[in-house]
Amino acid sequence: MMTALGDPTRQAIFERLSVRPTAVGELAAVLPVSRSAVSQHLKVLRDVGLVVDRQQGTRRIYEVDRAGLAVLRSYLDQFWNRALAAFETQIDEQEHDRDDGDD
Amino acid sequence: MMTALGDPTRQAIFERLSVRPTAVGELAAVLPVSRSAVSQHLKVLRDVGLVVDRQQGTRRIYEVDRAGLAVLRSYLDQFWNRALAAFETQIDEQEHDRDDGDD
DNA sequence: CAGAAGAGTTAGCCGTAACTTACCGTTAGT
DNA sequence: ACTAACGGTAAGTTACGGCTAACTCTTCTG
Repeated sequence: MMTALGDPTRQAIFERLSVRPTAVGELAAVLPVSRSAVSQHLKVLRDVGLVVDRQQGTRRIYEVDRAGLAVLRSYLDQFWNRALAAFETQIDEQEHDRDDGDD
Repeated sequence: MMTALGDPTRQAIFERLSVRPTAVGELAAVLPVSRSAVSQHLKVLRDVGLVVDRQQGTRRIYEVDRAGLAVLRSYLDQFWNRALAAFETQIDEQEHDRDDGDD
């Protein structure tokens, strides 16, 4: 999932979609890659649940899946919380060092 | 920055570091890659500001940079907020459609 | 029903980046 | 000062992933 947003083009696509739902062709018109490339990127983003699509005539409209984005956020929050906890632990150990006085 | 966490190995390293600060050799012992590879990954993570390092004897201890992690979080939040706004806009337009009555 | 427009799929090419090996620098211990 | 432990760096290889081109499928329009 994180990997999906690792690619710059995919980031650009996702950024566009976060502004407003967009069709494949329109994305390709803006981005410096072919429509085919955009299509492939969208497949990756859809597979990991970051975007959803709906048919509208001959067009296919993609938009960001807020649920998927929420998953990504909480994934990052895990790191955040763990990092904080690790930090607290360090403080504790420093206090102990003063007690133990290994100087 | 997002790109830095795009690589699975780097994710694994970052995950380890979020648990507790760790030396290069210890990371390499756990991960399925060489110490050299770990060292290179750590350089990438440090360059984008996701980890910081300090010397401790002959060892070098790496730990997650909470400031960098915060940047990443707010980056994701941008998507989140934009996506929400886009969603609201859609609702609005649907209401308008009923008014305009294009049926 | 034929043709056009929009999009997904496949095959193949190519560049990059992840990895290993080998080497060098630094710190600590004896 | 010599040696061992720990890491960073450079060079070279390999594998993966992003891109294009060509084709197919679907949907709408005349």
